[in-house]
Amino acid sequence: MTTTSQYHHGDLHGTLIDAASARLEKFGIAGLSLRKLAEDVGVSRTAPYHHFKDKNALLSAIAAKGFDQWHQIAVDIFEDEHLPAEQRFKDFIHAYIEFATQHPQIYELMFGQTLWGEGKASDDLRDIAYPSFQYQVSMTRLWQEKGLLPQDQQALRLAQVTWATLHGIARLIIDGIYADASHIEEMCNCAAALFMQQHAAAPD
Amino acid sequence: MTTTSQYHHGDLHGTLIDAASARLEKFGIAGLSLRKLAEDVGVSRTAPYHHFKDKNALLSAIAAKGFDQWHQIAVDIFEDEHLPAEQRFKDFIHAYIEFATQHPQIYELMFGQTLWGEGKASDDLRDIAYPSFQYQVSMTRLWQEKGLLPQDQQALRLAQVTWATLHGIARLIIDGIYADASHIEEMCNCAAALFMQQHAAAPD
DNA sequence: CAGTTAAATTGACACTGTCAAGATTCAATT
DNA sequence: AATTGAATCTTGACAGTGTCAATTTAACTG
Repeated sequence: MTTTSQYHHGDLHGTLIDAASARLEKFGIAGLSLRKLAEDVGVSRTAPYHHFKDKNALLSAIAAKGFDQWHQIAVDIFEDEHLPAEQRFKDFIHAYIEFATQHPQIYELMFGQTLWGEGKASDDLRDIAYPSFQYQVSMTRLWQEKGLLPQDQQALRLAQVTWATLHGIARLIIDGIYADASHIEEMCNCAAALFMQQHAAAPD
Repeated sequence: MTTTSQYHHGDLHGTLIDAASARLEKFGIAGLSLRKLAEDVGVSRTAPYHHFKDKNALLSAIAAKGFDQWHQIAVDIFEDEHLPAEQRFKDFIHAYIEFATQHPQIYELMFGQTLWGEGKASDDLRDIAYPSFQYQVSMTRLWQEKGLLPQDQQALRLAQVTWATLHGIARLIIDGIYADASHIEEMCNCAAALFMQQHAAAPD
């Protein structure tokens, strides 16, 4: 019951998620092979299928962890009362891109077609992802009320467009189109300035 | 030399691209199997390898076609002197999203990590894709000079951010995250208004 | 017509995800 | 404590995939 090989693994579910996360970061989502993964963990090829319906179910579990992680970051920024709203908005933008670029494979999982395409997304995944966006909508609404963001737009649309912008920047980097990563900072600043525009100059 | 089965296909190169494009639109990039493709064309599994180095080389050829197609659309809009600049900017936005949503698989190919990821992109692909973006930068610069877009930003940054926004919207739809396609129009309008802001209200 | 080259072929290899049947262990009930 | 039932893990197998090597066939070139 110590280190000797045991028929029942004990916590294969959790171990698989950990090992899969590690493999994912190294080899990407396509390079994550269930068979190699099983070998890593020291278990037969089909053992994982007793804990996850299929490969996507395992990936969903990893994505869920990613959503928790990101949501925590977003909340920390938004609820930091010390900083002025403008700074928090900028921080939010930079944090988003930083999260995406530092965990590209997880980001791809969270927002890529592997899990979302063709209505593949499970209800579990939806239930985790949607609140995260709803939270951003409420943040947007508040920034609008504070006069930081344009008030002549619906909060939902504004949130969708700002998110799309961040998502677009993230993907262009992650997917290898913007190979030159040295200008990311400036792009973020440009995006922030665009969204705030006249409001940016006022408080300072 | 007519319709009888012939050992040499004649124009396998072109036929493969056509058949692959058709298969791509139906089954997506992952569902495009070289073997099935060869079967469609009536040729052995490895015949395509005498015309394309590997699967990615074939996909690159299809992507190249897509770039040509899109560039033509962009040029047509930008050079339509009949319309005011503001309208052309809006048209450009809508055309981009329309192109992406009507040819999702090709768009994925053109801007996805399949061809671009990890420095995979061939020089040929780069030589086709870059001018397309450079053209958009020059369009942005002109719109700035006309006072349509903010002038306190570098044209390059502005073009990058606007492109990122469009790319983000496109991907969120294509990848199945924005399943509700009924609000795409409004999102595009919101994005256009954001970029133009004060300038939008002036001419009307 | 001979010889080189290009094009297409079969065979094979190393992978992949996943299903079906059987073996093993654990947990709970008699 | 023994038996039953469920959970867990195993081997075997199937249908795919991209791609390489060696080989045959056709077409061009001198």
